[in-house]
Amino acid sequence: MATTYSISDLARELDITTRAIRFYEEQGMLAPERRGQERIYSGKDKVTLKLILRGKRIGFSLAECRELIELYDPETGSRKQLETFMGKIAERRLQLEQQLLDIQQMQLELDTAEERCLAALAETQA
Amino acid sequence: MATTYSISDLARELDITTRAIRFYEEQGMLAPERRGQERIYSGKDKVTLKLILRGKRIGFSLAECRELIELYDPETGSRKQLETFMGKIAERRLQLEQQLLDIQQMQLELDTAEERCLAALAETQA
DNA sequence: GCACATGTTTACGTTAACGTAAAGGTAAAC
DNA sequence: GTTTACCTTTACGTTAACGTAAACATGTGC
Repeated sequence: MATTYSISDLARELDITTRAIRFYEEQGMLAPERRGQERIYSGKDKVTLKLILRGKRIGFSLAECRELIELYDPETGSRKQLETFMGKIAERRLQLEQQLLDIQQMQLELDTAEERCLAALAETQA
Repeated sequence: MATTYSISDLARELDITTRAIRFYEEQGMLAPERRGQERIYSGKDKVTLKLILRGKRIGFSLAECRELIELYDPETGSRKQLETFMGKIAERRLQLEQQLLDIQQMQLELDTAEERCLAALAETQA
């Protein structure tokens, strides 16, 4: 009795195209059930999609998004795999910190740019 | 007597290729002086390049980076232009806030993913 | 029974941001 | 004087992430 979704349900709700959703499946990031030909998406599939979209917003490639998704897999894999993942997580963390710094700096500069715009507008008005 | 740079100076220092630098010029984001054929870069050019790189790290397209650079131009343009810029800045701000939220969320999840990895490793060891 | 909305697969097209190779000019180093 | 280390332009190649179009199946309202 779990809630399920059609492909266009998800497309509407997450504001992406059905083409994108099928593409993510093609890339091995989704594996929805089928009723005949039709794809039937679960709540878990929806979460996966949200993870992909958030990853993309932060600037991850789809390949990187897939790695992140794999971290949520119960299939933990070999010790070597885990260590590899830990390494990637550490890298990511550094990159995220740099992004935070970049964004903060950018925000400061947008502040002054905005002020200059306002000043210029005031002058035009006067 | 201002300090100047060759293209490979900047490439080395900013860790990008000379091809990329020439490409940014092709896109109208740089206009270095010339000594004959050779490009001579100023400190201002270097600042512009750094702006581009920071924009890219945050996930801006080159076209968007160019718009940001134009904000630093003394050529303020018409009133209409300024208002357009203000609108873009506001949009950017919203997007940056979303990115901040995404990154914070991602950091939390990386924390727990890391813990799970560590736990799994400990189990393997035991 | 047929239009219509929604689904499917297959496959070629597109854009951004460079990479890479070819073919050559200049100037210091040996 | 020629190798070495830069620099130049021109131009085709590449990858990611879908867009878009064709051609067809399926259920539903009228």
